[in-house]
Amino acid sequence: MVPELNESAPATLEELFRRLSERAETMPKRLRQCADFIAQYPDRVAVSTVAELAAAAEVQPSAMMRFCQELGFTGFSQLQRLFREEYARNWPDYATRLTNLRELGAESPAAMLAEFVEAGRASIEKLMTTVSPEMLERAVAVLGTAPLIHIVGFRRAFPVACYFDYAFEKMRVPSFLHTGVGKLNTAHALREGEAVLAITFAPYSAETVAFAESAGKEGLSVVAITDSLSSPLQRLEAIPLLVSELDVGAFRALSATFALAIALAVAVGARRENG
Amino acid sequence: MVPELNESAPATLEELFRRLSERAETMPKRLRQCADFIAQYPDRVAVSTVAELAAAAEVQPSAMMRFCQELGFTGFSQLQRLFREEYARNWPDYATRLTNLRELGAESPAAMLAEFVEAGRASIEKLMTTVSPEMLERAVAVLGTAPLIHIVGFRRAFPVACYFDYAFEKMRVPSFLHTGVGKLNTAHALREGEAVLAITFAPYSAETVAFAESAGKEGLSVVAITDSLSSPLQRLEAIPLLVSELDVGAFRALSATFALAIALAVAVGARRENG
DNA sequence: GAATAAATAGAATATTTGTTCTGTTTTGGA
DNA sequence: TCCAAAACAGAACAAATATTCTATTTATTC
Repeated sequence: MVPELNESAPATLEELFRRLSERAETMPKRLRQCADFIAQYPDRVAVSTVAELAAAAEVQPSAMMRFCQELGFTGFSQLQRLFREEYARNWPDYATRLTNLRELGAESPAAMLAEFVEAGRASIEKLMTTVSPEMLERAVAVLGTAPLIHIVGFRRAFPVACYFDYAFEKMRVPSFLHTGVGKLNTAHALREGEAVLAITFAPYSAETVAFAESAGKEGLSVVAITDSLSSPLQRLEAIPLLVSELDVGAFRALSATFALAIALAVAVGARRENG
Repeated sequence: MVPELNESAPATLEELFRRLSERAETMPKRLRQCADFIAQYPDRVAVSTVAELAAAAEVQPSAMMRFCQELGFTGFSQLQRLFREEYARNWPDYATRLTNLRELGAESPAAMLAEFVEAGRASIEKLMTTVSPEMLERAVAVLGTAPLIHIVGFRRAFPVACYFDYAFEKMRVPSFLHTGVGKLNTAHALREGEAVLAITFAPYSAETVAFAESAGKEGLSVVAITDSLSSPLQRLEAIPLLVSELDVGAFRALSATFALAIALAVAVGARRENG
C-alpha cells in the first residue's frame, strides 16, 4: 500500500510536539494522559506496540488510537513512523557522543557539557561509597521523627537547602528554610526536640556553622551534608553525610549532592507516613 | 504465551556480537550477508520488520529467519527484543522497581539512595542525547553577550535558578534572580537587549511562562531549560535546552539539570572573558 | 560426473499487532 | 435534575508481520 499523504498530520517531531503543547491543555483526560506520556518518554514510542505504550500510559489501546487520530494521523503506525525515523538519526550512544563532543574543541560549550556530564556521572557513582548506610539510617531516624526540620545552607549549598524545603513541602513534612533574607537572625526559632539539616561545603560558610553550633548547644540533633571529614560540622556531634563532587577546572557541580538530597527527603517522607 | 527461556540464545548484545564475530566466517553466503548487515547497521534492527531488514540486506526474509535460529534464537522477534531492550535500557521503569523494593521490605534509606543514584546516572547520560549542541551554542552566544541576564524559575526549578545566580556572581556575569519574594512583580526590570534564562518543568509554573512570554514580546532573547518539546516555552521563540530526569516513584531529582546548568554557566563565563 | 547433503527462495500459514465498532459512562449545559 | 453530546472501555475485526514448509537450486563427496 502506498503510504498516503495526509496534509493534516505533523511531518516532523518538532511539529508534532509543537502541536501537542498547543492542544494538550484542551484535550479530554485520557487523551491528555497519552500526550503527557509521549512528551515525557518520547523514546519509548519507536520500540513499543500500541498495547505496551497504552499500558505504560495507563490508558486503553483504543484511547491511544483516538489520540493519534486527534493529532491528524491515520493511526498509531503513522505516528510511530515519525519516531522511528528520528531514532535512526539519534542512535550514536552515550560514549560515542561524549567522544565526539570532546573533539569539538575544549572551548566549545558542547565540550564543556561533556566534561561536566562525565564529572557528574563519576561523582554520583562515588556517592555510593562515601555515604555510610548507618549514618543515612540515623539521619532518617532523626529527621523522620522531629516535629519540625530547620534547613540551613548558603552560597553553593543554598540550592540544595531550597530543594529540601520544596521536597518536604510536597510530602507535607514540616520544615523551615532559613534563607538569610534581610540578614534577620532566625536562630531563635529553634525549639526543643526539633532537628537541623545543615548543608555546607568548603570553604564552610560561617553562618551555617554558627547556626549548627547554637542548635547543637541547645541539644537539637543536627544532620550535616558536607564534603569531608575535616568539615567544622564534624566537631559538633552532627550526623555526617559525605558527598564529594569531582571538579572540572575550578568548578564543581551538585549532581551527586542532589541525588543524595532527594533520596534523603523521600526516605524521611516515607518514614513519617509509615510511623 | 510464556516467553520461553532459551539457554543457547545470547542474553545481551555484547554476547550476540561476540558470537557473531566467531561464527560469521563459517556461515553460508546468505546468512553471512545477514551477519554483516546486522554488524554494520545494528541500529536498524530495533525499528524494522524482518521483511525490511531482509530487503536491506538483500536476502529473503526466510534467510533472515534461518540466521536468527542459527544464532540460537527462536526467531526474529527474540533477537529484536534484545535490540529494543538495549535502546530501552535508558528508561527502566523505576516506579515498578520501587514498588518491588517496597514489597521486598527493602525500603531502607540506603536502597532508596541506590535508586536515585541509578536514576541520576542514567539521566545524566541521557542528557548527552537530549541537549542539542547547536542550541547550546546559541544559548551561550545569547547569554554571553547580554548586558544583564534575568534568571527565572520557581518551585522545583528554583534551586537551579539560585545556582545560576551563584555561579554568575562568582564569574562576575551580571545577573538578576527573580525570586518572587513578596509576590512583587519584577517584570518591569527588563530592558532592551537583555536576556532571559527561564527554567521550568512540568507542570509548568504559570509565573515563569508569563515572565518569558512578556520578555519575548518585548523582543528579548529567551533561553529555556525545560523538560520536553511540548513545554509551553516551546511556543515562544525560545532557545530550548532539554533535560529529562528519570523519576523514582513520583519523585524526580535534578542531577542532570545541574550538570547542564554548570556547563552552561561556565561556558557563558568563558565566552565573556574571551570577548 | 552422478549421488547426496546443504542451502535457498518463495509460497503458505500462524501469530501478533493495529484499527474500528458498539454499548456504556461521564461530562457539560439547559 | 434531566437531556444531549462527548468520551470511554472492551470486544470484534482487519491488516501486518513473523514463522514454517516445500520444491528447487547449489555445493560437496565419492
